[in-house]
Amino acid sequence: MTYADIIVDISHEKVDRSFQYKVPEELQHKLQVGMVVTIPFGNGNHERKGYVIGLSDTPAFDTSRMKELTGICSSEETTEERLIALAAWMKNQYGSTMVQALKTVLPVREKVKAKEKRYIILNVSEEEAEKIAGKLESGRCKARARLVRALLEEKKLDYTKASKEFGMTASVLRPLADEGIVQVVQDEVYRMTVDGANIPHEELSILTEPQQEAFDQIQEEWKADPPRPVLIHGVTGSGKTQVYMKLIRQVIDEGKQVIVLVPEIALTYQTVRRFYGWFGEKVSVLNSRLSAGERYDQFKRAKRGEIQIMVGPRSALFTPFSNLGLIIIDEEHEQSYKSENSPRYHARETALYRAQMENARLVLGSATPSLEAYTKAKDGEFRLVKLDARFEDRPLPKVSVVDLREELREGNRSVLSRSLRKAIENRLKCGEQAILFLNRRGYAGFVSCRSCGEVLKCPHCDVALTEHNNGRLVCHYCGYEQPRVEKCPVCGSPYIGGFKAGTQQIEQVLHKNFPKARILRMDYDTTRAKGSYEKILSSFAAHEADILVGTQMIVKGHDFPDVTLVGALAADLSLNAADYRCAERTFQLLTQAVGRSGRGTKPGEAIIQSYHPDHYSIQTAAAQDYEAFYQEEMAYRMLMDYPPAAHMLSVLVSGENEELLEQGMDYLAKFVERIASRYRIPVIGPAYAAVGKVNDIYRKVLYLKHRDERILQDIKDKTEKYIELNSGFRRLYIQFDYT
DNA sequence: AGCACGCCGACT
DNA sequence: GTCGGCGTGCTC
Repeated sequence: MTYADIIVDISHEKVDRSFQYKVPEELQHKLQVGMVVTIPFGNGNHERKGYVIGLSDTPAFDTSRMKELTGICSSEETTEERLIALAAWMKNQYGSTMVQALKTVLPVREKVKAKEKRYIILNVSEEEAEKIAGKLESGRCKARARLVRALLEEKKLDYTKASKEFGMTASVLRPLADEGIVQVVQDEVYRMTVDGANIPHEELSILTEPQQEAFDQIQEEWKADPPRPVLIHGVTGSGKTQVYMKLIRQVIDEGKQVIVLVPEIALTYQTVRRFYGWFGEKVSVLNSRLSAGERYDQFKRAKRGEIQIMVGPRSALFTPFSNLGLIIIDEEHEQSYKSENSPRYHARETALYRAQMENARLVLGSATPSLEAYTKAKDGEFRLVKLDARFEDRPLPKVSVVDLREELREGNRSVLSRSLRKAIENRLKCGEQAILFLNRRGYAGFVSCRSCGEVLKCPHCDVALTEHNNGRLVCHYCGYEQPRVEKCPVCGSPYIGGFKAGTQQIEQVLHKNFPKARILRMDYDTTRAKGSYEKILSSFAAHEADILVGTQMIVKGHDFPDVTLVGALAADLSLNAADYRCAERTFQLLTQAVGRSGRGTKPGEAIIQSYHPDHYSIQTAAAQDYEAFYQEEMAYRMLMDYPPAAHMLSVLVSGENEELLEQGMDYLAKFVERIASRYRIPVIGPAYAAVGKVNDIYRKVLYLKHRDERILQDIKDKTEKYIELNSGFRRLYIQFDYT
């Protein structure tokens, strides 16, 4: 006898777990994980749909009370099946529960609530209703009377609202409906996203020679069976988008569908408009502000075949297209492709799996590829396609690096170095624009010396120590702690402390230095209001300001043809983040920032100010030399066994009760250590997570590094079982993160 | 979500 | 006692 674990397709939190059913003899060979089946459910044995999420030979429930599933109902449901199989893969790969995985992959389960809004209306005249209400009140039916009264007031009552507001349950409503006093009606609710119909059609532009060459190389790869994923490494301003568009056109002409992933921050009106302009009604665009219901509507349109192209952030990856032909991931290196919630999936890896499963092609693109993708390209797992020339052969900007320590020695304490100030002055004179970029990544908490640039680091982890409120310096990787220092351990200078400089201060300095200049500021504060992000960008694009000051949000893919100067203030702030990826992120940010300069007809210039002018991430970014950066960074990752040289498993445990968390984490660490010691893998931690406490929930973390990912998977699986078996962990929230 | 079960107030 | 409304909890 085989048993099937099934999740019932009822959108309710309380049935959000699996139920086990017997599999009838004749279906034993046909049934597979991911199939949709019919099952009798509940006391009334109502027939319902369920998703098979697991099969086993041993029952996990009293077999005398176990029911039999009644049939397989997959005919055209194959899209869904594949998505469920994808969820099963994600569950294994990232160590989440199946329910969590299914929820990320199938927003379908929200449909009853989101799509069909149910209303209650009166089915009798008002006078009659009045009479009935009176009768109900004099009798014992207070809840029903309340409902009828409310209907007299409002005519049309929202079903969910009614049940919430005066605790109306089905047993209150049913008799009234049966007697024909009230009626439940369903309304299709139409939700519209950006209306693409009004945007005029645009022709795709003709590819330039290098773009055409890249396109041809991809065509060549696509002839192979199976084609490898393609990584387009194109310098900033090389026009990767044009290549994507041609590829999309080709794939939809084949009658297949396309998913385009873009980083959330790039989902601006400009991008959306361009897609609508080129492909009209064939496109739908998602963004994270859409409600689950709105997203469901768009997914439904995709399933029905009303659209061929879905553009959106990482969740768009799960669009239920029936004949998926291509997945494009733009700015593949972006952090936002990694989910913060369980399952903590990475869109790049998950897209790779989905593409393989559905015989779709995968194209990644970036000016600064992630080490993961570039390593695969180097190993021949991905096909590498280069786009080295900028559009119309415009030169890359001329970059110089300014040593801030030198400036301090010369008595300049301002945030602007002398050469940057002079450069700004020049731009203002010529009527050209400048962008000043303040790198604030990792700005919180680290301690550095103002005279020599030394940053205090953990002796065990090569990661910056973070200053806590209690004055101690703490390592978030291994838990190492030391007291605060009064002077720099290298040069002895007393000017050591946390680095503080915000966009606001810089704006003030600029006002003082250039009283006539028109300055725009863009950061978290000024973009909080809806639409202000677009407003600032379009105002700057229309040359209504001379200088734009901002955080990393200004460096992403905007085209300002009049910008001929980019200044990166304190470029290396992000180098000190408590994260092994900080050099990679610094390089990416600087390269993208520098790439904003000189995109028009006039040649551009960029100035990078740094306390570490010799650091390879700064040097290689200044030289716009990705390959050199890759070599250096990869050597470091190999040395330290960091991804992608090795794999990393982190176990994040959180809970409201700090003591309970400590205790649970201790037990867990002991268990993990025992398993890991069999493979001779050291366990790092437990330590407080980078953010040790969020909303009064404490978080601790364990790390394991190893080159063989199967070994880490094995440790993860064993740990998962251990957690399941021990009820002591019930009150803790445990997440796995797998890199 | 839908169904049974059990509590509790009202009425024969 | 008993009838029926209405909240609660379970569903393999």
